[in-house]
Amino acid sequence: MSLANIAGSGQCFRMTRQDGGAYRVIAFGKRLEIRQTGEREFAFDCSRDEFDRVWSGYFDLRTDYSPLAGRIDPGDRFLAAALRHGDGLRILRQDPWETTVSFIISQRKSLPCIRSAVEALCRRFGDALEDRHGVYRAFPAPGRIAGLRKEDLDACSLGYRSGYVLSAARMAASGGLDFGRMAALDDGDLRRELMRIDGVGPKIADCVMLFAYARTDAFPVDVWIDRVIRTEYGGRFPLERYPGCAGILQQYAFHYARSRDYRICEKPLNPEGYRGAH
DNA sequence: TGCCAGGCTTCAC
DNA sequence: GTGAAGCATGGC
Repeated sequence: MSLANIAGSGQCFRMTRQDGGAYRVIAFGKRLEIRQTGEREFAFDCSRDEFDRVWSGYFDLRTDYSPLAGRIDPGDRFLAAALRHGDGLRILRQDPWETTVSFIISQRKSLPCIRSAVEALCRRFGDALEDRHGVYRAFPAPGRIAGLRKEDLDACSLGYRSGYVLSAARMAASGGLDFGRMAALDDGDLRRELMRIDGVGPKIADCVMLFAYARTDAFPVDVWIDRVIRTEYGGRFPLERYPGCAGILQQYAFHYARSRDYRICEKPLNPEGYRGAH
């Protein structure tokens, strides 16, 4: 597990590096400080009970990512490099409501802008909670946002997305959306249900499926992944080769594509028109 | 200062 | 069904 790769991968927006190298993450109404203490050893600053109830699931610690590398097409130099670069990157299992709102906010925003907008939303409207490090803010519940006016949200730099966030909150608060029950839906129905939300299209639905519901076949295509598919795969990614893990690979590809390591490459790692060696 | 960002909705055609 | 315009805002 690499805390740096997880925090920087753009799947979560409330995980930040502290002075000294520890990371703090706020999720499910809890704040955790986590520190790497050895090559394969981490210190979670929480009770055993909280670790079992919240963080073990959040970091998906029961899933072994080591077989992933062996599933890569040997001729796919891009994915091989992406996996090396993102070593230790894991797909989190986040709260569906928070993930939905965060990714509604994400549209046409860069990662730093998303982080600051999400933080502003929490600072203004999240419940104040306290641990031994001080006060922090929970992510605001649907009922809290549903009672706001659009102008109230404008202070969070949401731009034209504030109407979407408000609409989603009112849907969820009125029972028109049940994120708990949605976990029982198959991938197709879950995607359709998410796309009922105003402002949620295919890409955001895929992000929520992948980052909240652990649907690892969901394959979000944003501007970066679109660029990768065009430059490395001749316009079509071989999804059929990677059942059950395409979404995880997408996250490694996204993280790598945004990195300096990849951007300083002068030409694509895969030959023009690569479509998989089979 | 201008460009771009984890896109979506709306409206022509 | 497909394509293009319009959208608010902050970081770089």
